[in-house]
Amino acid sequence: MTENPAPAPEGADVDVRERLVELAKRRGFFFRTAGAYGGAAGFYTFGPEGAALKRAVENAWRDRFAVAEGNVEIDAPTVLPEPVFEASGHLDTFDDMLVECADCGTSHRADHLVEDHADIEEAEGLPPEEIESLIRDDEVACPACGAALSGEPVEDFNLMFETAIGPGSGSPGYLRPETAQGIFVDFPRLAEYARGQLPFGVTQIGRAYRNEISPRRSILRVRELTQAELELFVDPEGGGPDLAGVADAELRLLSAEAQLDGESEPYETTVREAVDAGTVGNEWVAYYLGVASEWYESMGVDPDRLRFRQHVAGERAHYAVDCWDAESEVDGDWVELAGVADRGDYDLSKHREHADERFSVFRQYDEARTVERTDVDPDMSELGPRYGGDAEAVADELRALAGRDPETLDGESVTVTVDGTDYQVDTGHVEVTTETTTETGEHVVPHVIEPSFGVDRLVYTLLDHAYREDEVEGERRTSLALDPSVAPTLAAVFPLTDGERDRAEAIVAELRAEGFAVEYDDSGNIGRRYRRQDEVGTPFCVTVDPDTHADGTVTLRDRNTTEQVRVPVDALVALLAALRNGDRDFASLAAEYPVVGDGDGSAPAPDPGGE
RNA sequence: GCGCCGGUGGUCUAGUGGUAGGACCUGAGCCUUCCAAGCUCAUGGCCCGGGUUCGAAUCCCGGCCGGCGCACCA
Repeated sequence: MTENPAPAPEGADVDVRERLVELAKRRGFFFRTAGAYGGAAGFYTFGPEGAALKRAVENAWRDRFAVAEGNVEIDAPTVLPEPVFEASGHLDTFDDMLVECADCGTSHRADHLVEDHADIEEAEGLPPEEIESLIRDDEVACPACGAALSGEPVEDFNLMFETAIGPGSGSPGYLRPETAQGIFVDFPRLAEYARGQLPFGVTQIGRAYRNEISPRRSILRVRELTQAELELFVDPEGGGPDLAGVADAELRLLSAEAQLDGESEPYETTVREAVDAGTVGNEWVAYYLGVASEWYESMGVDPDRLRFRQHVAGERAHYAVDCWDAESEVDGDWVELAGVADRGDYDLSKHREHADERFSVFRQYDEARTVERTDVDPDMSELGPRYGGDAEAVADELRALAGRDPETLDGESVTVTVDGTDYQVDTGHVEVTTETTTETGEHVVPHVIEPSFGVDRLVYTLLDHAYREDEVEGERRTSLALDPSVAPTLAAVFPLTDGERDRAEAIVAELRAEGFAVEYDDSGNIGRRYRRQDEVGTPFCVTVDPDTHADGTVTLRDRNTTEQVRVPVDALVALLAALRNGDRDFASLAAEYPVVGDGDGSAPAPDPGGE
């Protein structure tokens, strides 16, 4: 990693943020989509620089979370049919009902108001009209100003984008609000692919859609976003991960407990300590917090502006047992970058209930077990006429009873309760058989550990944490100290004068053939070209000058220090590869090759002839 | 979605009821230079719709977009 110079000016400087967004727009990192048509709120296009940066982030994520962990990657559709979201719970929980106070203009969750005022536990599933009448009947008042809300319309806010699959409206579909569902719905096939062995992990990088009520702050809250998600399927009774690889990874944690105590400063610990102390309850979660922490740092996130915060009760998603967010500090605010959630068996159980396939895996026992199984066969020809419409329920209850408490069936008769009604059932009408069978294992519904990353927000964080300003003779200069591993352009190549154009272009062609992202620039003066590259975060500049003809060397300039070394053209490919991969840093080059400039960029280099 | 503020070349910005300047950027040529300040020239703009008016980029209304606050963020 290239060493980073002084951090950006401290504090929540809105001006800096505006200048960063302006830079992003001007230099092609990101800008609002379809500006010619007035744009569309919450939609941004990544320009050439931004797309390259984002692609680098995605590739690095894939390398770390899929390839390096032995997890696989899939590519599911963004549109999924309605039943999927009925099962996942998104149809219910994505449907927020809002009511607005006519007096003070504040909006409130209508279902929550009703739950507070009326004797209702769950108002979320009720239709809006019913909520309206409940507000009227219970004379619910605005919590903000006290005015009566009676008669105000309750509006549905469906945060999923709806669409129609095929002609007509018979087959509604939705744009996925998270990439995860594309993995869960096809769990049976993915489990088959994994040969039924837990744990296994499936990743996906792709778009997700949320019809946000109020998109904000450029690409931090958008309606179409890119997620990189890993769904790790683990045996709930199985062992945890091998923590060795990340045991010493540093974590800045802010637990739910600490937050309830009013604490807002994270404390420094390690993965191992967090597990041993029980701060992070699930070892898989802890493992991926460690992986995430190291990965973020390698991407260029400032470790001092990164923390892991546990969700407090009530903050968690409907599916989550526990969740830790990775948050980065961006101009004074903490922004969620990722969530590492323990989703328990929520997702697979839900799909198992709704779909007609197996959302479990078979776990073999170490040793086959011999079990006595009690089977109940109620005589429906007796029960039917006797209990009428309740007969089926009575039979079900008898079967359940046999599993729970078989002795009760030993007597002459037994009492079962169905919907609050007691039935005396003559055990003579119930055939009870007990057989001994051998069970070699059982079906278990895996638990899901989900590290879920927001790619757009990380791109923004990398830009923000890399943003540098300094003032030279009253003129503001900006640069992006992006890590060479993610910088959109690794190096720019300049001819010092027109006489070196051909040579410089030949070097560009050679570097491009080697797979490096390289720019060529011969316009204006040399300083202007350096600054142009600084502004988009190009870490290195190669300048071909008259000496190149004589000795086959060029200058290689480091963006962060503006230092230059003279290196042989023949060594460029190897050196740039090493710098990009982090195998070397520029300081090590300065120790090996002749240093040229004075490093502060404020004066021309010494007489080239003297070098 | 509500409230406040705003929207002028690519970017930043000045400005007036009579259709607009500046800076930077960008392009061309000159210069041949190692850190954005050399010279000349050039391209390029009043967010959209309606209203008032002889005339609107300017005033009014609506929309769209942005920033902030509230709410929301599964």
